[in-house]
Amino acid sequence: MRSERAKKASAKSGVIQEADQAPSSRVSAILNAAERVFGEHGYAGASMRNIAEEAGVAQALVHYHYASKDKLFEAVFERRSSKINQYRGKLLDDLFSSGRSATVEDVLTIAFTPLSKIFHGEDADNLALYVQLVATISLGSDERSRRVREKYYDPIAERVIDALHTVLPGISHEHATWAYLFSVGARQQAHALNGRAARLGAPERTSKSIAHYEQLVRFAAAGVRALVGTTRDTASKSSTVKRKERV
Amino acid sequence: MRSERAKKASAKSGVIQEADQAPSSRVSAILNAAERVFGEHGYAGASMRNIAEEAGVAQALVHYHYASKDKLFEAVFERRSSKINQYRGKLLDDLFSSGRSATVEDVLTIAFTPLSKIFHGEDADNLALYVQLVATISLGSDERSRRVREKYYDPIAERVIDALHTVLPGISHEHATWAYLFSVGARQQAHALNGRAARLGAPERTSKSIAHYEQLVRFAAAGVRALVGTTRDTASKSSTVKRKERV
DNA sequence: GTCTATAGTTCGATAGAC
DNA sequence: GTCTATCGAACTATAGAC
Repeated sequence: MRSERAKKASAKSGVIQEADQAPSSRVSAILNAAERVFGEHGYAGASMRNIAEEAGVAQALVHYHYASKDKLFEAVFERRSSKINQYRGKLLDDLFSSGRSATVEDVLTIAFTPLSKIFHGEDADNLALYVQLVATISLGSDERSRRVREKYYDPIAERVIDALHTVLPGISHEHATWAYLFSVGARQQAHALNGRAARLGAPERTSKSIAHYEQLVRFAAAGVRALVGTTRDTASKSSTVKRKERV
Repeated sequence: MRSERAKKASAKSGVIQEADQAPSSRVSAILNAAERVFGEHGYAGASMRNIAEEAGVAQALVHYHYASKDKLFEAVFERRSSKINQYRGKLLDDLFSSGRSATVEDVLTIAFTPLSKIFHGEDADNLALYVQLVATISLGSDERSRRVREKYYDPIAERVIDALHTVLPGISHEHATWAYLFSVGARQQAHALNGRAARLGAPERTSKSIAHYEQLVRFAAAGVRALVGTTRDTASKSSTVKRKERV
């Protein structure tokens, strides 16, 4: 019923996006507002009304351009993730194609490069809130979180895990996977903009800065290395790990 | 207006809880249902209707016992956190009062002891969902998340950070804080019950088990140690870290 | 493309009977 | 304590004028 306009809209905006780089001010204002509101309050906590208000447009216009709340939500990830993953992918390619001796730090530095190195100008406005949104999605167990995760972030995750396996041939695929996920978790806490670090005794940085990128890489790299040759990574069958692994 | 019944209710249930251990079946059914629904969908995504349904009671009864959605939300943390923090606090006391040489692993093992070691029987039913709820709260930047975090989890966080400082005298307070937060992040990914680890190549455990508790401790301990004597921990003023720390 | 107006639903909370 | 019934507000989405 409404698919007529919805389809036309998405087709049209697609053309606009790839033909010229005109931000089509209203459309990008809506997407930016969505990123902010979703980032602050999550999917359920955000409302199309809030987003329209924040964008300074009528609520109906949001539906006209993005058809539904769910589609708008995905559009937020669509815009960011392709560029992010392309950036990290290329750096990983370069790392392994040229010089030989790549380290764990190299891989993690690429995997965790701050988004402000990837986006510039007005595209870099809501990065912190987008990062918070991704963190929420990465933990969620609902269907929507799973969908977004698998579509936009699992591919690059697999690439990084493979890269870890390359720089640390002694690590099992299982341990490399956990090492990556642990590191992602550490990174999420590093990026949390909830003021907790400052409250607990770690001085905060300016609004756009990420806290301690180097410390994060150092922490994660040491953690990853600590999982090499551990327990059943080196032929020693599953012995210790089986017990006492409860919530 | 409704404060009359609300106050009476909380006073009454308080008496019940400390006098005898009768779960007052309906009341605890509501709290358990709230824990599940909040855990799965977050605060905004949960509804009093869902919770009442899940508990098998009328919606008005939820309001009668807990007065508001917000109060019910806090009640979920109230029940769990006191016992959790008391448990970890005592173990930290024991660790430092008796034998001398405590290690980073000792501290992290205590800080991350699976909840299933603390709760038993029917009290251990929704632990995984509660853990997921805490993870969400730990990242949230909204006022409610901040309130819950500061009230229920910052005290034990400070204790653990102090403990890290004790077992690693060379570490600065700032680095100990980040080390703790990074570790918490790693733990959250370890506990995530969204099936991502399995999807990415790390075999899953049975429903109630936490993935790789020992690997988590090993990872985090190595990470924490890697932050000792780093950059400006050892008198070398803020030099390297200042630049390039952006989102 | 953009708006106003509104349909249709779901929400938190309360009133009041038992 | 527990229920049914309902109010008023907020929500997603659509219709239709411009």
